[in-house]
Amino acid sequence: MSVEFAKVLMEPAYRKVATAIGARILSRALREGERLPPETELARQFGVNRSTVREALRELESRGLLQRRPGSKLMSVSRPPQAAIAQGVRHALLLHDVSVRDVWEALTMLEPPLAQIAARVRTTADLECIRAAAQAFAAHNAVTGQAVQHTAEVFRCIGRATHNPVLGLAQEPLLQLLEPSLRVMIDQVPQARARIATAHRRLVEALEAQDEAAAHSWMGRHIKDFSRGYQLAGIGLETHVTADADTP
Amino acid sequence: MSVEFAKVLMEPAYRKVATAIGARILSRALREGERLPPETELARQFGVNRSTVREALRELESRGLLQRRPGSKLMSVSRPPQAAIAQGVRHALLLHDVSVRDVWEALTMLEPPLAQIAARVRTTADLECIRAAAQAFAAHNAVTGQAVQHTAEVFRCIGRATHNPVLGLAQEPLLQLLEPSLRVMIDQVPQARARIATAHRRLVEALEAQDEAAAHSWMGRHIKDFSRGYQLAGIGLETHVTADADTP
DNA sequence: GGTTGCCGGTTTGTCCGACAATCATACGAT
DNA sequence: ATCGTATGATTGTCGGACAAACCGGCAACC
Repeated sequence: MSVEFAKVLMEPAYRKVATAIGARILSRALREGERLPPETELARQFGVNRSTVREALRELESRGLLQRRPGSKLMSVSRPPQAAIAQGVRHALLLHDVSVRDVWEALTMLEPPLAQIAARVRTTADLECIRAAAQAFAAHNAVTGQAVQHTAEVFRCIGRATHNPVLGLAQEPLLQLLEPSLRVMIDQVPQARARIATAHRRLVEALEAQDEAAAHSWMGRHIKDFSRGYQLAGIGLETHVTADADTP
Repeated sequence: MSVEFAKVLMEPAYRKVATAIGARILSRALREGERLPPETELARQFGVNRSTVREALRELESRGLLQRRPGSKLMSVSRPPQAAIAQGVRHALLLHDVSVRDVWEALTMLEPPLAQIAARVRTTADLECIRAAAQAFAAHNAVTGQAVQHTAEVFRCIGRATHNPVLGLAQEPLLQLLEPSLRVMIDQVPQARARIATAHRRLVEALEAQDEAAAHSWMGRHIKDFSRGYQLAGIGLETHVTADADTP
């Protein structure tokens, strides 16, 4: 027997309330879209003050488990939208001082097999989405900001085409983190736009033909091209990724 | 010109306060470990009530940007710990009804190159950590829960050995999601423990020798073995991953 | 008929004030 | 020197309060 005592844990009430509601959501007792009772009612049920309930709601809200539907005052249950989660991951990685190399390395690992899977399981609608995004890049890449956005959008469409939410959620923060440096790179390397457009064309062709090997290969080159672009733009791979505007 | 008006956005005060403090943290104006002023002081500075400040703090706290250091009442700035972020991602994926296949597919893509990188850049300390984890699995795998924990721990050590926070953060939620099904699998497939132990041995050998190809290959087999285990255990790959206890 | 204006009830956002519990610190007693 | 205590600061929680926004319905009006 140990003479050590377990650390007594005093959980504040607002946290208990938050975990209680959160557990209900996670266990599907509260289903997606369902509306929560008003705050006063929750306060009555939990036997705490409304202020306490509100603190709990803020916590769940920031995790994306609750959101307020436009035009409704009552909170409703929601599956956390990808954007919310990705932002959390992005902030975490920002504060952990990840370098451009770290993000790029992850993309190198992630994207080619992702494209390969997309080539296998994509639907016609997916293909149309990807084609539209590539088209958008080709047509409107004069403004650097738009070029970056469309580049990311192509990745997102390909991610969705895998029909695997895990992959989409994994790549989203990486895209967001790379955005600022990508902006600089596209801005400073003249041939970047053309090379990206070419990669898009090849990728679309491979996805059309459901040619897994080609999709894998071209995505690999696409990502690898980024590192060359960084070199040309004078962006060191050890540069820490920087915070970007949160509300573009 | 369109006659449409932009949707007027009414941001509540607690959100403004939260984003204000959050921006300071992200911009490094508030550095890691730094302590925030007391709530009353914050309320005075922002010109709002303390209750409002508290709601904002709950939000930042749940994102891991703030935490209370044990024994201190004042909030202090913190980089979000991996566990917190991973839990957020896990909850999101749970609510998005990801299947075992989805998670396994992501691991298939992620882990082999991850092991490869680890083989390249691992330090002696990393190796020691991995070896210890594998050793722990070999020695204490009788209880299913421990076996699962140690299996995950080996992955985590290998992830850390890449010295790329992005990869560690990417794999953590996957490990957590796989845990419940892995528990069932290890429990029901007699030869699972031995096969995992073998994989660990091979991986340690490859990492010792810094043999990238072998590390990649053995990790691939290790992951692939999981799917065979699922088959033997009668776990359909289309099964949705289930919520697990949050506080093990 | 469709639009407009008004009314009452509900709910949130925000504020105020209050108090117990906890912790830090200093100070005094043994 | 160790212990106990007073004191102040800070959080957790509470109760109540009020304005603003929103909803539904109903009357009035073109």
